[in-house]
Amino acid sequence: MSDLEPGRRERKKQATRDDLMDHAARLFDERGFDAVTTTDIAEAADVSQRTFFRHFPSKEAVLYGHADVLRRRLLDEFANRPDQESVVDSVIAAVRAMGGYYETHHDETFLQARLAADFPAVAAYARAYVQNDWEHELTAAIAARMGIDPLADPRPEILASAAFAAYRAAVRRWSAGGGRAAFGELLDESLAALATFPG
Amino acid sequence: MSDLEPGRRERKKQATRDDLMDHAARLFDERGFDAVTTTDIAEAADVSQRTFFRHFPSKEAVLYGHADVLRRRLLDEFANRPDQESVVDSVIAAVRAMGGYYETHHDETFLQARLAADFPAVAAYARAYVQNDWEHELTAAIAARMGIDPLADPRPEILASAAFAAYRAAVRRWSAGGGRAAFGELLDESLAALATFPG
DNA sequence: GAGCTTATGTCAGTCACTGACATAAGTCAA
DNA sequence: TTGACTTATGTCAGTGACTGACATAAGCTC
Repeated sequence: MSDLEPGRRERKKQATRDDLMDHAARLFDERGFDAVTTTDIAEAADVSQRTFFRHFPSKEAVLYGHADVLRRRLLDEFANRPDQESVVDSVIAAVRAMGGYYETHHDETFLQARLAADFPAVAAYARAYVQNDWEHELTAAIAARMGIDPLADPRPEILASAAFAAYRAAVRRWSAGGGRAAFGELLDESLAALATFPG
Repeated sequence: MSDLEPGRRERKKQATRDDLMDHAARLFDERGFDAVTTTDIAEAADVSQRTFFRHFPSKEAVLYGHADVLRRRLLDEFANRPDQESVVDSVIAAVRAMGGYYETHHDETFLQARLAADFPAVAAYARAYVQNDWEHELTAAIAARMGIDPLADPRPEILASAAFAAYRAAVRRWSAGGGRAAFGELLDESLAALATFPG
């Protein structure tokens, strides 16, 4: 089979994964995070609970099933920034590249924000797994670009962490406003504080 | 009863809590985090499992039972910095004030670092609950000091987040070196990168 | 000593998550 | 097409974190 056209097995696997994500989002939206069990999600998608856990390592993970899409945008944009640009500006551009996803996937991202605000377990997962992963990868990319060892020099981690703090601040403002504002503009405003740090 | 001398009931409660923490640390040290159940810890402390969960909200929490001590050091030091000092320098001093705990509680803190490195659930808890709590409180203190609203202005959160990135970098280096280095010095080196950000 | 508060034990339950084994569907080569 | 191989799924049984409800005993207060 060609890479562009995966076989039927792969297509069915993806369809099952997408079904699980879609039904999970709908159920979380209707009942909240705690009131939905993994068995509920599995049954809604017409698969066994065991299959749910073959696709997602936890109940929280199904809510962030597209996190790798955002991670790729982040890293691709950072890698494509010109060498002569300052590292801070490249980081700002990279995080900014994630913003478009909030416009094209409004309901999905707003649901994430709402659930994170209402359920500590969701916020903890987003912080400790999703954002931590992004931050770690961005830290490695910054260190490579600066030609230094991220285990010996704290600057890449500090910069990446500051950037995601700006990102979180933008998400919080966006969420507090009911998701009606243009996320890209909020993110730009937030990231502007990075360039003038400590301002 | 006086505040300085709590009654017998309160003393027994604290003793039970301390017993649970001590036995948990010993068992985690001997067997690792996953191989110890909350029932194991409760039986070692000679209480029921239900009592364990009345003292700690999760298995991870018993490992960080002294987190509020560190939080108080952080906030007290920040509050006591002179007004004319720059906010960044005050934040550096505040985070630095947490460093002494690693010297006086070497085994406890090194065990935390080791378990966080070996068990993702421990690292996730430290990041999403312990450090997140500290960061949130520091953010509020910075905003109050700057006289701004932390929900509208991202700078306090960015600064607090950058400071704890430096803190994590110091912990990582300290842990990687077997806990033999002076943590205070590593923390100072790490925090120095904050003052010269984005350096 | 009487009445109130609270830390604990016991019991039963829910639910996230996992290993083991069987099966059917998809893939690939002869 | 057929046969061998791979893999996504179902079923089953289990572990363990965590919780609500109720009873009890210890500590506290007047």
